[in-house]
Amino acid sequence: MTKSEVIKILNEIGLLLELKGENFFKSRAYYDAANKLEVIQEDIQTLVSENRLGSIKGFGKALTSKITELVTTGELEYYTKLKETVPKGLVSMLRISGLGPKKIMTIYKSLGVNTIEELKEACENNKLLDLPRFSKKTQDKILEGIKNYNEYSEKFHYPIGEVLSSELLKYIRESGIVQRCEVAGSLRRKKEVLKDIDLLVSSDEPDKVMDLFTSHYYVKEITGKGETKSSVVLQNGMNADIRVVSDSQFPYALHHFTGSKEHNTALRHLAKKQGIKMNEYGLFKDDELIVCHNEKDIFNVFGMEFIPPELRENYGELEAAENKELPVLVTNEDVRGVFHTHTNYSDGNATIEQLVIDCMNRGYSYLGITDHSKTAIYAGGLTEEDIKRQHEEIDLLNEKYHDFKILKGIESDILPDGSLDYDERILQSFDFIIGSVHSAFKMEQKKMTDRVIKAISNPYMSILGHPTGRLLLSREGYKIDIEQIIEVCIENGIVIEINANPYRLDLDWRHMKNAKEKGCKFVISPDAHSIKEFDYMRYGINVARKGWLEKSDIINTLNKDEIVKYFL
DNA sequence: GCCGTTTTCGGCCCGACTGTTTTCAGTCG
Repeated sequence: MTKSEVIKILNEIGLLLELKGENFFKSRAYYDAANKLEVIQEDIQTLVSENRLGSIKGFGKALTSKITELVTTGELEYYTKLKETVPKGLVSMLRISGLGPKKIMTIYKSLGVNTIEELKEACENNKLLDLPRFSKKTQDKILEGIKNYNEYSEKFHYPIGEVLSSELLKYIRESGIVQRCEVAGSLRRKKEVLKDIDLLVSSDEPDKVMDLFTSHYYVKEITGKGETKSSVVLQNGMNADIRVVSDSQFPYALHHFTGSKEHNTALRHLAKKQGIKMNEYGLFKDDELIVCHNEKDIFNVFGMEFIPPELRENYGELEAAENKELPVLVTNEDVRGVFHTHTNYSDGNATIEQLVIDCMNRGYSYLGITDHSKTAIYAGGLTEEDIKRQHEEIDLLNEKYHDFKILKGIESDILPDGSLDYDERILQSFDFIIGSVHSAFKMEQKKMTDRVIKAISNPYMSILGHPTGRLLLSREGYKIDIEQIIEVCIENGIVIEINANPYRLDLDWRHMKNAKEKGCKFVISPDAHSIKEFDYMRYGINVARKGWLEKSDIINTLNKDEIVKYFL
């Protein structure tokens, strides 16, 4: 059984225990264990076979023996039995807003309702009104929750949150009734997909801020409105929350509402050990406020370096900050050039020269051209004649713009058998080659892994393009042993692409830290099909930062001379 | 279910909002 399957089961046990009304801390032990496993990079089979699981904090006797059973036999008797005691539909009901374990169990026990459809029917027939602590209002809220679940259970791509939040921020700031106003939550942590928008405001007139926020024309529905906190649903179905605090409380609140939940819990735990109480309003030692003017001061109290929001996922940032070992994260300004660009030779819409001029305007000093290869007929893949013509044009443009360097590349399909497009004579003519899988996605994992390993063992390959092929919120990546692929890339000196297209962001940032520690090199690529898509670069930077990457981990931070030396 | 430089038992992060109540339970982040 793989690690991700174990994680899934541990989380589900947590949910089932919550439904059964077990001690909350018991289910939390399962969630915590699942979270820990996600961060641990070591192979779970090894941990189990070498009996080392029990020495990790959070894994006691019970969890160790259960996980061992899961990993070695693929099954867990405790889990199987537990599942039998709770109807399957109850777990999915937990995802309806306003419904928690207690209400779900009350409804199930009194009415026998155990699917969302039955619940809807029960509400429509006023069946819930007789239950204790249920009223018409409760019932209506549940119906609303079901409706929202069906309509808006989806998440949103980062750029949508970016656009909406900046408009809301501008609107609130310009009102003149707030002192500070910032984005918090997953948006500030630059998560690749978002559930909601969190805004934090400091103001002496919180009630006015609430009225202002809830009356913005983006707001479709107000789902909560109190003295310091309001929640709304925006026109596109996205939730947005706002919190108002006093200006002196702002730094503590900003940290609190930036999260992640896991980061906060871990830091509060540390605080408590030092006798410090921590909440959104301050840090308190013996009820005495420890004054902090900004987030840097807060981390300082714990002897830590400032932790950039992108790193606050409890992936080891607290320990690193204590030891003053946080990475100096890569920035937009570090980038010196881009690779992976399509022109009007294949499915891009700009000429090479237009792309070059735009790159120069952005301050870049080199550009790697990579149109599709001949197998990609759907995308206008280049024939041998096209390539010859394109190389001649590039030579002319390199003479014309002598301060700039255009590199000749291709995005070659990795064919189902793992070979690249074109024969050796053609492959030799490129300065670099990106290999990407664009077809036969449905292979089983072993076959897909072997296919890609064959490609990255090809001496002409330079960069592995979008390594899992995922499309965020619409397509899972193909099944591939990404850890093994990373190892082979390192062995063969293949650079791994961080595809900056906000619908891809592939490689996933969760793999980067470990890969970097093993010596992997990356390139952040816009995969641009137009001039405008060079803007995607900043989304790639966002996730590279989440993956703990520094300038030196990323080859397109090299200057023009260095990159020429790297590839030619 | 986990954990321990006060503890092998009794804690486990903390507070806002809603709705059903008249002091609090449930849910959420």
